[in-house]
Amino acid sequence: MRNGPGNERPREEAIVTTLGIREGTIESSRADILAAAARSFMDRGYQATSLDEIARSMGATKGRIYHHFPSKADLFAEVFRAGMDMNYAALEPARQAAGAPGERWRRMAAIHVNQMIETQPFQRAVWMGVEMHLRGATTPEQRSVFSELLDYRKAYGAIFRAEIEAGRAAGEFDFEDPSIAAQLMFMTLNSPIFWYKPREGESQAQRQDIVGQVVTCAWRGLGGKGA
Amino acid sequence: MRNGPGNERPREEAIVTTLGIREGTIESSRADILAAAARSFMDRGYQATSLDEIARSMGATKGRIYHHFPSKADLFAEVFRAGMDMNYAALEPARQAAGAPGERWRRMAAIHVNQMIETQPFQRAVWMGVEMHLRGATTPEQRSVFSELLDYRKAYGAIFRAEIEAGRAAGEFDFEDPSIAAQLMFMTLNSPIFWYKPREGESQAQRQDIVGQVVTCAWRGLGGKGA
DNA sequence: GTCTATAAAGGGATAGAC
DNA sequence: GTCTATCCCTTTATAGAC
Repeated sequence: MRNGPGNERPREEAIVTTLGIREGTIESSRADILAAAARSFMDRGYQATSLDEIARSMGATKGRIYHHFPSKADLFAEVFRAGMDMNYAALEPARQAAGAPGERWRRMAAIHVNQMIETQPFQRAVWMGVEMHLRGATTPEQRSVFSELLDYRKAYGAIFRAEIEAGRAAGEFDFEDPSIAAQLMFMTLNSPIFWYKPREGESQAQRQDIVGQVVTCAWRGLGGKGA
Repeated sequence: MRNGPGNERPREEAIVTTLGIREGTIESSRADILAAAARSFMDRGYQATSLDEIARSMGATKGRIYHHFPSKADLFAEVFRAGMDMNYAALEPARQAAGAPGERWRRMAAIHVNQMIETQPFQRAVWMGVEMHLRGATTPEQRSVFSELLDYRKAYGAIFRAEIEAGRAAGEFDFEDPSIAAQLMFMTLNSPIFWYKPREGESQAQRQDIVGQVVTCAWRGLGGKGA
C-alpha cells in the first residue's frame, strides 16, 4: 500500500468542526477517521469500501483505524451515529420554538435539507444504514448496536411525522395515509444526498435557493396551501 | 455448497413473464437467473451479494450462472437492462396516446409507479446501477456496457422531463429549475422501490390507491393545479 | 499512536467431469 | 447445460516492531 503525499484529500474541517471537536485531541483523530470513512462510504458504498482505501485517503494505513475502531462495521455505525447526532443538534432550536404547525414544519424542513447538503457524506451513510439494516454485520453485538441506531433514526422521523399530522389537523396539509405521506416527504427532503454537488463558487444565497425549492416541493406534496 | 430442496425461493412467474419468455427455453433459463439475481441484489446490495448466494436461491450452483453470463458485473448489467426494457415497454402506449400535457403526464406517472411496484427487484437494481455508475466494475469493456445503460436510463428520464416542461409551458405546472424539479419528481415516483412491501392479500384496488397517492404527491410537488 | 507483516476467510472466476 | 473442485486475489483482522 503506497503511502505519502498526493494520496490524501483535503481535510473537511467544516464537517469535523460540526462535531464540535478541536484539533490535536484524541477526538480529533477519531473525527478525522469518521470524516474520511463517511466520504469513502459515500463514494463507493459500504461493502465496496476497503479499510485500506479509507486509510489511504487520509495518508495513513489501517493500523490507525483499528486503533480507534474495533471493526469496519463499528466504524460505519459511528459514522451513522455522528450523522444523526448532527441532525438532532441542528434541529433542536426549531423544536423548541413555538409557532403554527405549518410554519414550524417549514423551519424544520429547511434545517433538515440544509443538513443533507452540509453533511452529505454522513447522511448518505445514514441512508445506507437504513437500507442495509446491517444485513451482513455479523456479530450479534453489532446487530444490537445497529438496531439501536435505527431506533435513533426512527425517533427523528417521528418528530416530523407528528408535525405533519398536527399540520393536517390544523387544516394546513391535506394528505391521505400519514405513513405514505411521511415516506414521500422524507424522500423529497433527503434527495439532495443523491444529486447535490457543490458548484464552483456557489454563494450561500444560491444554496438557500436550492433548499427553498426542495422544501416547497415537499410542502406542496403534502398538500400545503399557498406557495 | 448445499443444494437441494428447501433453499429455493418461489419462482417469480409474474416478473419472468413480464419479459415475455416461455418456460423450458434457453431464455427462460436466463430469465430465471435474472429474476433470482434481481431479488438477491435488492436484498443485500450488489457488492454484498455473492454468486453462490444467487445460485443457492435457485437451488443451483454458480456453474449455471457462469454458463449464461460471463461475470457478475455482466449479470448485474443485464438485470439493469431488463428493468429498463420493462419500463419502456410499459410506457409505450401512453407515449403514443394524445392528450393535454398534464393528463398525459398523469397517465405516464401512474404507469411508472406501477412498474416500480410490480418489478421492484429490477428497479432497485436500476437505482443501484445509477448510484454506482459501476465504480468497481473493473474492465473497460464492462464500463462501456454500463455507460450505454446509463444513457438508456437517461433517455427514459428525458421523456418525463420533456413532459413536465411542456406542462409548465401550458400553465399546468409551476416550478423553478426544471432539472431540480425532475430530480424531485423521480425521487417521489421511484420511492416505492424502497418502502413498498406487498401486504397480505392486497387487492388490486388497494394497490392502485397507493399508486394514486404517490402520483398525486408528485403532481402537487410540481405545482400541478387541482387535486 | 501508528506502521509493517501476516494470518484467515470469502468470493469471483476457470477447468473438467458428467 | 449443470455440477464439483480448485485457483487466486482481495480484504478483514491481528501481532508485534517502532
